[in-house]
Amino acid sequence: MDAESRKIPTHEVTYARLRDMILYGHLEPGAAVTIQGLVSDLGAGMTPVREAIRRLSAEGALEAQGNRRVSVPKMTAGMLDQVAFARLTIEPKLAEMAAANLTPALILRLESIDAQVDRAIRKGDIPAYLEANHAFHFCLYEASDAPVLVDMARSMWLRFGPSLRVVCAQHGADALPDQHGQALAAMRAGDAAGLKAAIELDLAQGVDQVRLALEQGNI
Amino acid sequence: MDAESRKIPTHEVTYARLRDMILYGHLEPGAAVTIQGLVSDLGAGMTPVREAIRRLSAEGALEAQGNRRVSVPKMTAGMLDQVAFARLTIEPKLAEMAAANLTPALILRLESIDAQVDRAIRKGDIPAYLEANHAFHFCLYEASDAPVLVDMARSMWLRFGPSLRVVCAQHGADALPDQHGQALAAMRAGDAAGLKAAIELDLAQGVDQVRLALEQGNI
DNA sequence: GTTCAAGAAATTTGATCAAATTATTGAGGT
DNA sequence: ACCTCAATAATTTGATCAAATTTCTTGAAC
Repeated sequence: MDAESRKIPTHEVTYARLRDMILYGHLEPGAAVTIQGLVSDLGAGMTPVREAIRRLSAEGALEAQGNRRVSVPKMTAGMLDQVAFARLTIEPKLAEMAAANLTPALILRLESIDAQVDRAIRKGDIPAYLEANHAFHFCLYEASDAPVLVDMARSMWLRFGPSLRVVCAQHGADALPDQHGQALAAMRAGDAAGLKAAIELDLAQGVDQVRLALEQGNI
Repeated sequence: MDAESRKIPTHEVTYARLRDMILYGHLEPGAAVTIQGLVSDLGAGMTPVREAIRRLSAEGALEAQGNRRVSVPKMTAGMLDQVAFARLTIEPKLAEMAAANLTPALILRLESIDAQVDRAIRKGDIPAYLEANHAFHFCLYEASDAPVLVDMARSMWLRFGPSLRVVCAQHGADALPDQHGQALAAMRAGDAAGLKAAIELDLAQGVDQVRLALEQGNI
């Protein structure tokens, strides 16, 4: 309602809110997403909600079921393979590119975010962990100056988020991967290849957790 | 207006039409895309048009300029590098995966599409070439049974399309890459690696054409 | 008297909402 | 088992409001 918030349009806010609900696991895989439901839940009008749903469908975060229904996609083995391939191709590349642009200030910022990740793990606060972990990765990726590839990574995280949340809820937060220490050490040393490898390992661990849960039918 | 077309909602049709306009180069890089303009050009309502624009923005086919305006993005050297990296990673992989699922009927279909490509090149019909070339690639890719990766490829083509059109208009259609013969031969031989290599070469040639034009300031 | 610039009006375009229309689903009756 | 009908939700339109850009005007300086 301020001068600040007045400038940013409702459909952007609505998009961001729905996106975060998906990304941080507030919506379970398979959950139905209805326009009317969001209109009352988010207190927004119909048009902004429609647009948010369309955008997120285009990004793969939501799935149109043909008959006018939309839902959070359920992860399948095939989808996981594809997402894993894309993530393991794109994200290490982004980390490597980011390495060339890292400044001491940025490394400091990443260390502070990693501290938040640790704190969330110690407290077992899963939403906080998911949010901080996401922030760590994308703070790094955005330094790559490669917005096209960052967009692709974002899309993959949106497809991955809901399942990761389910896995976290099962295993507890302390079984979670935190390869960030390795990554930070490589950053400080200016070791691009080492950073790339650390990120690669971090991703692979997350993917393996989800794959395991999937094979056991827990998702 | 039939029972057929009645089932498919206006916003889908509108999306498809606008997408094709971008993909087949009917909109130049940098062109402004206005809601009201499309409302009158496409004869659709405001909401369907808005949704089409949002979807295509989310896919990277359109670019929001901050001040409520939307336009077709202009290709830059940095963007081209990113798109090239993604395409050369994803699309050969899709071709390789598709190789495992190819049937004689599908190969026949691809041969027929390739004949359309050749015909368009001989006639110098650039829109027809772009459309047939697109159809060839995605007919193949869809056989991969990897919808997530196909979505990513689609997004890359949307970013690439407008620039390719400009290059075609400059060089004429006969300077265009057609590595499809190689690809089809590999398909008939059941040679997945050969197919992958042929597609890789085809993409690389297209990327090089655009890069050249970009360096010469022709885009 | 001409030119340039600042500011205000007008026009264009985007954002949002509310109402009317249409499709789908599921229940109840034949 | 099939058909009909009611309920629910999505689609679409048109109206209204807000923002941004362009154009026009006005005033000052040269």
